[in-house]
Amino acid sequence: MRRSKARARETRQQILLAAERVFYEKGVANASMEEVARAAGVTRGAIYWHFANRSELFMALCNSVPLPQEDLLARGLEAPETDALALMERLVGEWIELLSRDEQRQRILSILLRCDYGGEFADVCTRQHDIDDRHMLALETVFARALEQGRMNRIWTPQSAASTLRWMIKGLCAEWLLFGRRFDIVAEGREGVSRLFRSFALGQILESDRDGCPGGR
Amino acid sequence: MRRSKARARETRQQILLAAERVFYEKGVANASMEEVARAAGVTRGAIYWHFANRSELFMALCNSVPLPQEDLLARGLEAPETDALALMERLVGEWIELLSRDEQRQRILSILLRCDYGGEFADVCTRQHDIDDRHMLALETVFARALEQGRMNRIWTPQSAASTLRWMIKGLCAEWLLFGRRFDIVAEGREGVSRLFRSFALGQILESDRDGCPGGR
DNA sequence: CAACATACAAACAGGGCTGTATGTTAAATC
DNA sequence: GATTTAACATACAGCCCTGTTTGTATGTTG
Repeated sequence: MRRSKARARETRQQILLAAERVFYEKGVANASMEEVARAAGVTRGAIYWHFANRSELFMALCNSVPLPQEDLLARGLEAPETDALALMERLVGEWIELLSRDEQRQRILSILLRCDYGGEFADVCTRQHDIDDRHMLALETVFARALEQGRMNRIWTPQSAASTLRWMIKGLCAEWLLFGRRFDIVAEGREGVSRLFRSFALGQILESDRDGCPGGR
Repeated sequence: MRRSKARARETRQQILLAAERVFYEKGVANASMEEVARAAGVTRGAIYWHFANRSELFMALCNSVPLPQEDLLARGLEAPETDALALMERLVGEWIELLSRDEQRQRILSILLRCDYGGEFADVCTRQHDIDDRHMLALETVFARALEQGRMNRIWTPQSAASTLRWMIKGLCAEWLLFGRRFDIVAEGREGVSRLFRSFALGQILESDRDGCPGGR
């Protein structure tokens, strides 16, 4: 029974939503197409009509909800005149808060974090790598600006600051998402990030260059 | 053709070694017993003789090589008189170095990091949780001692410092192990940890005059 | 040295899952 | 309004994998 074009897009969306739920619960590798189909209220035929195979379905799922890193960093880059460090901290805080409220993003990030990435999902993996690389570059750019603005301790380099921030956020998310959400990610995350950013800025005065306050010219 | 008892233990070890390699390459869920058997130079019969099923084989593999967290922290707790913070930093550095040299630990940690933990491996998962919990408690103990010793900035609590350190190490390892080992984990890890520990200690001196120049507008 | 237990190998049964091929119906198209 | 085609449902073939069972040769024990 053929449906209209609009309805087809709708079922495609339903399939993606179902895949998200099923992949989240069973893991990408261990979820069968039949389960996804049942969860979506269709048969496997519908899935194989819209997607060639599971890895392509997975890829489409990843693309369907862009992780907000890009947008946030783009916004960060758009405002070059303000305090880069404070802006960055605010953006990270907003991102964590967004994640804490958006269950869909939580599921997709969980799937990505614990996905196997071996063999069949190689293309998904490389794509994720590319995103991460761009993400890192953007982070480094912002930190470089913060250094230029004289707001960061010179013991940090753009690379080291970006790496540390990334590792911490990644660890935070992994801990929260993969290990049962046993703490308040907004509160503890904000706190941890705040401390980290304070230590980005903090040491300035301690270093050899004792030229007063970091911002007070 | 029955082998002797000693030889049986040997084949059991061979199976574990093969499982480690195969699980590392294909992921725990996607590796078949046949592949493990071939890699070990035996048939599936041997595996099913020594282990009931795959999840038990996986569990045995996890138990066969204890991750060194426990030992290191035990050593840390044994020396209460020294500078707790410096000792901790040294231990973390040693751990990273150990990991960088020991390919077996790398494989097992990789397997654990990207393992699915859903459904069939629930018991492995809870066991890992227990280990992590004990790990966290030990970390907090050491940081509490560092605070008592007056070596840490009071903006940190034992919990927050332990969480931050854990998140960072976890993120570092995940980045290195799961994403192609594209950087020198010893150098960058040591550097990052060093900076983190410096910022643990750093603010002490600043705390009194902290409100002097927060942003400098 | 006979009898039993052990440490496997080899064969077997069964199921689930994948991908494809075919059928079917309603929407597009003309 | 007939034909085509899109959007599925259903049926099918076949593989791989698991867990079990059976066979068997060799240690081990009394």
